[in-house]
Amino acid sequence: MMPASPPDWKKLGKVNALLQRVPDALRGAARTRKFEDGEILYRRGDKAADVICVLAGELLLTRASRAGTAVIVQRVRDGFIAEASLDSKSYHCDIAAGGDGELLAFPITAFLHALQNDMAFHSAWSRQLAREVRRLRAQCERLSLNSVAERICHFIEVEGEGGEVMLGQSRKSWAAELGISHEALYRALRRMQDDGVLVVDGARLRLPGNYILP
Amino acid sequence: MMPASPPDWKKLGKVNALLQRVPDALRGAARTRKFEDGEILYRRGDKAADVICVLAGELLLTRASRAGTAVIVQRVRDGFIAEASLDSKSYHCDIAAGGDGELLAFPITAFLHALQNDMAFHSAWSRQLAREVRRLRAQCERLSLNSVAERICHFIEVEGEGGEVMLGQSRKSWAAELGISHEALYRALRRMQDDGVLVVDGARLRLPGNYILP
DNA sequence: CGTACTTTTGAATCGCATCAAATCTGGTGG
DNA sequence: CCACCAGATTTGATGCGATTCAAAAGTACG
Repeated sequence: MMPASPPDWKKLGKVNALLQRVPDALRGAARTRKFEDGEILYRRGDKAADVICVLAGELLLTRASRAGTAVIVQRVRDGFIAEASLDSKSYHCDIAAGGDGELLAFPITAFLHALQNDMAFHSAWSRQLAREVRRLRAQCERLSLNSVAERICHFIEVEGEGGEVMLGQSRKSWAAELGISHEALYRALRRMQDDGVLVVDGARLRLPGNYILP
Repeated sequence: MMPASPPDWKKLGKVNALLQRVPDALRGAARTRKFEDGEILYRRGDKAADVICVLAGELLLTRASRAGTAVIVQRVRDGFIAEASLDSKSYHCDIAAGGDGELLAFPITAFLHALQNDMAFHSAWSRQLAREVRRLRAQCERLSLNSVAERICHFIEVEGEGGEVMLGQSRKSWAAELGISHEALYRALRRMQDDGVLVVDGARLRLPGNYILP
């Protein structure tokens, strides 16, 4: 297990806006920790000890399936994981590393204490959760579409502004977010450009609508 | 537009556990309202007036795409919709009815007031959001799987207990939740039974694992 | 300049969506 | 009680689109 150490709060605001709102008392209790690919950080059934924010890399919530293989329940990059552990006495899943990375761990008792005693922090926490719910519902809706082109359009319409979006990631990882193979994504982008449905300019994607909405 | 009326709180607890925790002051401000298929209840850009809980039927958050067709951003049954409107001055999407149903509307000012003044309610609200985040992350993970059988297994392993789950809905609507056609679901269930991977007993689905985990 | 990763294109295969239709089910009214 | 209807369930046939495997070309970085 990698060593835990106190975080550098100046850098953390860039990862997640909520981290700027963490009260001093809770900051003192938080610890950063690097992790390595495959490492299991917390185990199902263990007493829930920490609320975790992924700073770099990827964490997986997994369960052993009846067949013995691991079922990935959740996959989180750049955000909080296992928020639900605030509710329960123990973790419902294993928390494993999907690649090297770094996390920020808040002891649950300190976190709950901060929520109870700092109304501004509690409000920021609720708003953060509400935004996450909205983002995830849109993501589910997108993954329910059954063609690559539809998912691309949905992404641009919903995540972008005015039929235009700037990609903040490689196309390969975008393909993973869209739930498709990267080959299928490249081909669909090409076809859509040929059909004049899409304009690609580096990281900037635009759907040239035929009219402007009021 | 259908008339608004005061709710019957005795029945509401069954819809959503959070509704039991609504403080009296907020209860007095809430109104139920029936809606009809296709009706547009709130429009994008309107001043955000209500926090909405779907009691029956289905509500859609939609946006007009550049092509003029409606993009479904979110789809909600039996729960809160547009929680993010607590944050913003106006709605980011149209809110339309996907079929007949009924909603419960809380005026935003009264809702915010209740969150600020009733710590127990605020805590219940945060926990509700955290559970929703967990549920949605699992749903996204499931929709990212590319075979019907994998999605079925994921559902049973994650939503069920001990490799077993009781379906609370028709298979047709389950298929929609899994993001597949109902025909594909029926065929996969049949094939999995034939292969001995799955045992179906009415609404009870079981994955007969070869060993019991400790 | 070499290594690792992304981007891009090609070809083969397979699973799912789709359309069609039969059967089954529960509920309604005559 | 039966006729009837709407919706769910089930099976069949067909075509398309995505996955997969393979490989080349481009790009970032030390």
